[in-house]
Amino acid sequence: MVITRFAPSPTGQLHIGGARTALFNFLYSKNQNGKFLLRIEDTDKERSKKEYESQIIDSLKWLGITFDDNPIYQSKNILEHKNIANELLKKNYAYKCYCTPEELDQKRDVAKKNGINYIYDGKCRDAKEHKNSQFVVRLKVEKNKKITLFDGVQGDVEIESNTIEDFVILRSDGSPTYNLSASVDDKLMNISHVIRGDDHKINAIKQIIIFQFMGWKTPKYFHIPLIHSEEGKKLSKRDNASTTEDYKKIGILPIALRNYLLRLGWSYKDKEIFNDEESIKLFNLKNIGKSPSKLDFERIKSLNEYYIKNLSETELHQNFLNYLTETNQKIDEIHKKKILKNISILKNKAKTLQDICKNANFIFNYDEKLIDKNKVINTKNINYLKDFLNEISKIKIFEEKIISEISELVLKKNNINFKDLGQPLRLILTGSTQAPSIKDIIKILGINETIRRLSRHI
RNA sequence: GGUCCCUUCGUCUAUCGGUUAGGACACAUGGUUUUCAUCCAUGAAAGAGGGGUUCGAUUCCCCUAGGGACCGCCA
Repeated sequence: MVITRFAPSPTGQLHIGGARTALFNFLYSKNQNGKFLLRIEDTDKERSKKEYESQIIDSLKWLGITFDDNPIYQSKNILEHKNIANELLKKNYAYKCYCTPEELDQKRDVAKKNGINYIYDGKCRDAKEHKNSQFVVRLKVEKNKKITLFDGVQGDVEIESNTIEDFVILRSDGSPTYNLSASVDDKLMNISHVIRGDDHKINAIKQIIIFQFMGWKTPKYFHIPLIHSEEGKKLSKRDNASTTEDYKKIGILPIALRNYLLRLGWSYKDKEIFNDEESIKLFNLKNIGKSPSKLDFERIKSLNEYYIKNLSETELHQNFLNYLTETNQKIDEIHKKKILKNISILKNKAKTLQDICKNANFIFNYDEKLIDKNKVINTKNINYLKDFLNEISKIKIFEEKIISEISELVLKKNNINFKDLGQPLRLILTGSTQAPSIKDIIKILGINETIRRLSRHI
């Protein structure tokens, strides 16, 4: 059975790269009718925070990524990790190292000064047991051996074992380090496919060594190339759009971000749009690309725009309401209802949900003082604006047809184009030249409010 | 510095040795439109460079250049 996992350390918000890793793991397991597990790698007690953990889970849930079991906390398996370390020690695959951090720092510094590559020299490999001194446990990496990582994305990666140092598996306080914990947990969880970022490739070699020493069957590895920022550099927290929260805030729909992430480093023929079911049905590991990809914010927005336009009204309503609650926006019920009712008009120029709010601004935040009367109204247009106001004052309820008729009447009477009438009307009614059509504006505002706004200026 | 990885339009990518190198975003032009936008149509735009192998190379091999990742008692 296929079992995949996502194993974040809760030391920060969910990164866009992590989200993609999780997505690929999730999709593959679902595609194969397997399981997808979450492992919280919380062994760094200093930096791990509960709030990050829940933020990560929430973000994944937001993207439609769910887990098949309760999260597994790495910190709860520490005893097991230690047991394995002791077993390795007993089997002479590991040894106690008494070198002090200061000593090692110094060696590193010297190496750096001389431009030489530093790896631990194995000084304590054959050291005698020191009593009462602190030690770490290092793995005794075999010398002069080629170790191969059979990677499903990168192909076979062969590394000379001499370039891998005898890495620490147990710290001087007795706690296990990452590579030990990760290996043991992957074994314990019966992980069949490890899909993760390229930056773990060397770790994979180290983990394979542990698996081999223990006589365990290794999972299959898939190291996907990293996502770079738009500048082509490694994505960092300083980039303003690096976490899923950043996208949530500006009103990117989860389906749009998920679709974008899916197509970043993976493809399926010429297909660009994938709904949730399709992504599960069509995902595979063999179409993962080998080269890193740059983030393209325009593409995300355009995908988002596509979904805003093509989602059903109910779905859009739901997404919009979620957006308001998740971003803690305080909008009173009447306004909210008004936006929802007119969302098919307000979504018109929107690339994000935030844009929908902006588009609705003219309804609630209308400030007539901002309209420069002298610029908008002149001796020419005052006459037909008056005509328009005069005609519209005769009606009580909004009807598209009637508004058209009134416009026609005014245009004919004054012998003008619609533009001559429409532009000043739009400005007076909304304070902006970029707004919905006149009919839609009146529909949203209602006849009374339309008349009120017009009569203030005309 | 060492080890490893990558390189097709600006960006994401397609191409199982033979294609007018395809699609999408962005861009440009035109059309529709009661502003703007949408939508539709059209266009410009790519195999890093150099060697091989081959009848034929974007595709396979080598070198160079460029980019990236890792090199902690972090994960």
